[in-house]
Amino acid sequence: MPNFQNTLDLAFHALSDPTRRAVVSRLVEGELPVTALAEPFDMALPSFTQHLKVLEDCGLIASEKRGRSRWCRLVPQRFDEAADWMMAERERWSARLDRLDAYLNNNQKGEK
Amino acid sequence: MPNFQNTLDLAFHALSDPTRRAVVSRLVEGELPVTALAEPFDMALPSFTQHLKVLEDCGLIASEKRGRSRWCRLVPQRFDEAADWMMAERERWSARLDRLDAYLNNNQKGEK
DNA sequence: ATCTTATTTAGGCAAATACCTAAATGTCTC
DNA sequence: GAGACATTTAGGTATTTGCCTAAATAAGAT
Repeated sequence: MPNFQNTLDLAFHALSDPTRRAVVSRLVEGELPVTALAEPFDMALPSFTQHLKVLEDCGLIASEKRGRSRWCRLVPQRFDEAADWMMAERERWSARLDRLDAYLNNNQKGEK
Repeated sequence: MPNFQNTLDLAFHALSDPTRRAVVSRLVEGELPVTALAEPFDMALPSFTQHLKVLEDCGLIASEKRGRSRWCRLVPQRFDEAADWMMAERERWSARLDRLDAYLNNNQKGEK
């Protein structure tokens, strides 16, 4: 039973689904109402709306009702948090490789 | 029923769990056997091993049996694929903001 | 060979996910 | 206010997840 507490859990979970990533990708270009957003997907509307709920619950998108349509837009903060975590780990990884490299170079010198 | 096909699905799904992210984070510093890796987590070993399986199935880590221990190490490719997707979307987003900005600036000039 | 350590397998359970159809609710437009 | 359009609610199902305990296997140490 996934018990998502923290925002990274929620963000990565949201992004683990291709439909939801496609929605994010689409909203990068600008806001859209639900029906337009749903149009490319071969899925009943209520199913699609569930995906939007996942995205909205975790803060990756926000929406607003205008007349009878709900307009959705991207909220980049949450996205950035996830991206930042990844960048930081990647950075740690390359720092470690650099240290390893330096160490090996030193050893090679020492062996001469 | 999550039917994870593509590698991004699998990678983001794997990273949506705090235990699994912690494992990745830990392995950035170097390889470790399962027991050492499991030690900080308050969880039965079989449960922990399932997390390792998720990470290994999606290619984020690899492991190798040496004697009676299984040593795990990070495999950065898959991680990079996910990071790259995020960076690319972030890039598209900021490109769009730039266009928007340029457009607004032009309009302002025109209005003078 | 036996004991200990490290991991794996088996089996089981509650909750979450991802989909669906059918029906209800708002909100224009005429 | 009647019909059309956009979305939401309700309720249902199969599968997956994340955890567990108990028992089995594998490998090193004595």
